[in-house]
Amino acid sequence: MEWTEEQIETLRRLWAEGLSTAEIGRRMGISKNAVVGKAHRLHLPARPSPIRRGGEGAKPAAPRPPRRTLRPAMPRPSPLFPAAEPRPAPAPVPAEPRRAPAPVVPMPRVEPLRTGNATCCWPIGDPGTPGFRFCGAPALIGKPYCAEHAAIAYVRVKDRREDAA
DNA sequence: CCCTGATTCGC
DNA sequence: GCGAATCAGG
Repeated sequence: MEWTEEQIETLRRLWAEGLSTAEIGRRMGISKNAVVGKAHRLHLPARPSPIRRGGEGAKPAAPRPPRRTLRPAMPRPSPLFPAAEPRPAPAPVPAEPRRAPAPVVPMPRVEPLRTGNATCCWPIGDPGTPGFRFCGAPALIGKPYCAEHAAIAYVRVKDRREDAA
């Protein structure tokens, strides 16, 4: 599969929108594996995984059967994906980043460290519209957002009681 | 069984 | 680099 800049852009957008990998795959006419794989390679912010593989108790010694020749590829269902389909969800609030738990590990209260690579994925504007973009500011380590937007994204539930009402 | 995302590894 | 196969939790 050839990942064009446009497709990567779409992937990043949908990923930032909080769509599931399968849903992104459906929209782009690719498999969820392709989505996850590419997202991983793009170093997109990983979303809370339902599983824990890297646990201490996890035994890597799962002797998986050697994989044989790949099966004949199915014809692409439909490479077409909506450039801008009507979506009634303009709210720039990410799907569920709030569930991001406070780090159990006591983090040193140093200045917010940043990586040179990761940029803030906070959506600016309505996704799908021409003016849409990402914040793009340097993201905090381990977070998909810059300090400014992380403060908005990660808000304790009890602090949001007004909004929840 | 359905869903989810992560990882592996032949290609 | 790619992504199906596989793994693994809910």
